[in-house]
Amino acid sequence: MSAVSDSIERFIIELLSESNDIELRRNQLAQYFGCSPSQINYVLTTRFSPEKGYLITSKRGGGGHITIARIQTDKQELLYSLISGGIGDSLDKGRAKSIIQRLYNEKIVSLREAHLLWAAMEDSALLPHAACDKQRAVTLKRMLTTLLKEE
Amino acid sequence: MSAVSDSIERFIIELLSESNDIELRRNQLAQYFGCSPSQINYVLTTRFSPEKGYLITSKRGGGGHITIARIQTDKQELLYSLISGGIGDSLDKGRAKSIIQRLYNEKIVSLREAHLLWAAMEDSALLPHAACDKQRAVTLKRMLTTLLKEE
DNA sequence: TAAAGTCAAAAGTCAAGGAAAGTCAAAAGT
DNA sequence: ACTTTTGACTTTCCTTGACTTTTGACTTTA
Repeated sequence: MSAVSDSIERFIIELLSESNDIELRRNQLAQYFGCSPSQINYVLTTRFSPEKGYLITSKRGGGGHITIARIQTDKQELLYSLISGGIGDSLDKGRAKSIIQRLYNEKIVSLREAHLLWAAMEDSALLPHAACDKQRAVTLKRMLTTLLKEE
Repeated sequence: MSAVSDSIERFIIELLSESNDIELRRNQLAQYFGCSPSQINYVLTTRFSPEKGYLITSKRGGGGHITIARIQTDKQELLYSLISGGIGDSLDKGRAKSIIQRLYNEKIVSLREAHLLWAAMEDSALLPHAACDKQRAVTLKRMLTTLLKEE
């Protein structure tokens, strides 16, 4: 069924719903889920990236730990920073998804709107061309700009 | 002799009569029907296309799966007719605008959503002008299709 | 006793391998 | 002729393990 990584992700999100930042031991968590410790890193980098609105800090050695914090952002500020620099000139599907996910998490767009944004990011919605990623970047920025203007 | 594809189709339709939205593993299903996995794709593309009123999403890799969702066609006939025929293969800016205007008038999309749709319809410097209208048609259809998915 | 050295216990990195779905064209039915 | 079916190949995502780096606690030494 659903992969172990998904369970770990849900677990962490659950913890984060209690408080804004959490601290955990990598090995302990790995043992709890019966997986290798480095899989924790995999989950963190793929699902809790800065792009998705999370900040990871950690400490090695004795008494080491990992801290995961949700980034607090002003909505306008986030939109603006995405448009002017955050997105850049080229945007692959993975990053597009992360960004849209975050806009939804931060309640900047509704679920419906997120789906609209995502639909415009699909390869099948773009030209079959090498410049696909560039196209994506331009389109997303254009769409976000309209959101910015409205409020 | 009724083809295996027909059985698979009936099977899926049966599942969809229970819930509006099902998730299945491709390999498992293929094994169940004693056919090759890629035949599942064949069935999905020939019998469960958006034009026929279905939406397919999937994930690869470990824990991967395919989800099939039935589209609500009764309540949203306008969307449906636009997607399957109304928009066609090519769409200039004027037609795009009037379609979006109509969607808003009919209260199928909010003002914000209309703006998002419109933003994705703008000409982009990156696109070769000749292909522009085709691009627009594909993108708009893609976006409307996702709206159908939600109830 | 304070600086330096040692060690084990963390976490990090990365590449290889595995698991699942996607694609496409050729073969096989009808 | 047209639809089905298959299999080889591709792409995407997940999992692991071997190796590295960092740290705090403990030990040694002047």
